[in-house]
Amino acid sequence: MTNQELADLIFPNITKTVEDYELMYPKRVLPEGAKVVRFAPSPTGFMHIGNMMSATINYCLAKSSNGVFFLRNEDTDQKRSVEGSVDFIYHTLDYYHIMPDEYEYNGEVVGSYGPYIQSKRIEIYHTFIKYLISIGRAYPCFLTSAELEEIRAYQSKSKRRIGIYGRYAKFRDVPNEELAQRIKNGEKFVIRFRSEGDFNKKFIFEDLTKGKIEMPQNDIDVPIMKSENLLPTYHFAHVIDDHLMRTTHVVRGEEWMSSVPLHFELFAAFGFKMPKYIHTSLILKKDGDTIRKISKRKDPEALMFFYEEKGYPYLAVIDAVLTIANSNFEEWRTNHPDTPFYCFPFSPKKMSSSGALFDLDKLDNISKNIIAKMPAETLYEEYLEWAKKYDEHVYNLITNHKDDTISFLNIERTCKKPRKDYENYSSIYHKTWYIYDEEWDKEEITYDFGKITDKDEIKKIMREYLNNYYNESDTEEVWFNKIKELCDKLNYCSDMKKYKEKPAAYKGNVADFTTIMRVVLTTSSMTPNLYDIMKILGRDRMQHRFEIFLKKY
RNA sequence: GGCUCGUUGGUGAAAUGGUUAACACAUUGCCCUCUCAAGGCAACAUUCACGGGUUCAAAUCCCGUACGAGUCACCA
Repeated sequence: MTNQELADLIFPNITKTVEDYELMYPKRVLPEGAKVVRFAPSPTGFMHIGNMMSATINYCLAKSSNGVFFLRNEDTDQKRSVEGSVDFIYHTLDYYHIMPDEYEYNGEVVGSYGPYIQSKRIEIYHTFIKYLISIGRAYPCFLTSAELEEIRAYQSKSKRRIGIYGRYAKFRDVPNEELAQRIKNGEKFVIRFRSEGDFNKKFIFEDLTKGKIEMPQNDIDVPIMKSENLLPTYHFAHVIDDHLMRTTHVVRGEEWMSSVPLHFELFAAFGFKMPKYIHTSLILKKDGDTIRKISKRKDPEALMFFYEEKGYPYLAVIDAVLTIANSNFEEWRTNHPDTPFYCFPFSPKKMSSSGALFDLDKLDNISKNIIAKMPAETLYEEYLEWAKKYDEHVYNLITNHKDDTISFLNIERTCKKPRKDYENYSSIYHKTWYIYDEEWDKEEITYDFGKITDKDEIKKIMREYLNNYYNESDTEEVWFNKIKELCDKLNYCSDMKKYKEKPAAYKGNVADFTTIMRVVLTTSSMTPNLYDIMKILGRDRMQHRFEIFLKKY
């Protein structure tokens, strides 16, 4: 019985050939140097920070080279598939502005190299597997899981290499007639690749980030098709898909490094050109004294949902991820503050080869800078959109007080060195709540006075100021001069230098004095510019807040 | 256990054989200042996991050790 006959027996309905597919998916016509890259997650849960890094790198690679970035859904393991994860992945890519050029989503196919869902490509895989069988490079294997376990136990006990290779590949050299008979009997089988590698010989390849790597050749007959759903394993799907989709650069986690010799052999069996590999290091997490791989379960910040819920601007997360991915990103960013992130010339060589800790402090810093640069109206819109999804109370508040919110957010924002108060949208409320009148009805309100706590003194100052000094139309300079005037009149020192010379001569200084007004009006001793706050509040609301204070005390 | 990769401060890291080991974040201090935020200035690795070697010279090259990580599935 010939190999071809065996192949026909296993795949009787496959009529297309490898050549047919080569013609269907011709080489892409792209400008010189254009990179074709892909983001190929398996739909097993949520989007992970590691996925995010990979997607972002891919996006940069494609955009900066006028190439193509496509999304491929690797759903060959149906047991692990989780409902809704495709939606989440799609949503996340959209949220972070790293949308693929080609994808398949909700029945819509964009791009001519699809299907982009592996389970829909089964006929393609079968065609290529059939070809491999017909040339003797693949064979059905009937080893049961119990037998496999036995082999593994034996190998491990006798300190041999684990795997199906050499004499452990029991069905490798069984005559086709016997294989055919077992198939006719209905026995379950997987298709294994027939390796021709030699473990004692070296295989050298160049990883774009790690450099030259020398490994033993692959000699294991790995399964390329599973017995249950007849879907290919990752290794086989990778080779076929990335060849037919004409991928030029494969960005994937370091955990794949050790299977490169296998992939190489698979590509070579078809005579395909191998793509270039960029193996990215893992993102780690410090857990007490130990450093470990970041975990979806233990670390909330591992999941992309975390950042969205906290309200980090998408660009902050992207920049933080790129900072980790490429050591020269920060320098590039300071030199190109307003250039879109995807113009960054990502260099695999400059990628750290050891795992990095994702630093939330750094993220905060990046985020503060980004938020500080937004015009107040833009920030308001972003804030509103975030609140709509995650905080109904805030949403109602800022919808009803749009003008005050924008005015407040605009304090010290239009100058060259704007304030950096907020690292994300969820932190804004805690620093702005006091401008909204309805928030003052709450019982819990407490005043955070500083040095001066004497109620009568506070009352006296406030009365005097509101009745005889405050004028809504004053400029900031006039406003402050008046404060100083009252300050001196009530024996608080308006000159900080003078005060420092002999503090005992005064009841306090201007800072103490303004703190009183600040606290009565906001409850907090730490706020942005008081002049601007008074301007937003206006005389009546100031008066009202003073009355609230009188009631509370 | 086999194979592979890695190890520079609290964090991300630069340096690719040559003066005092960049820079950014964090922390601390000072200055500025109506508080805060910012900004300015400073401090923070007697030294590059450890041991040996090559060299006039090593964080950088070589060897060994330790430690960490990845992988060795009909999971990706």
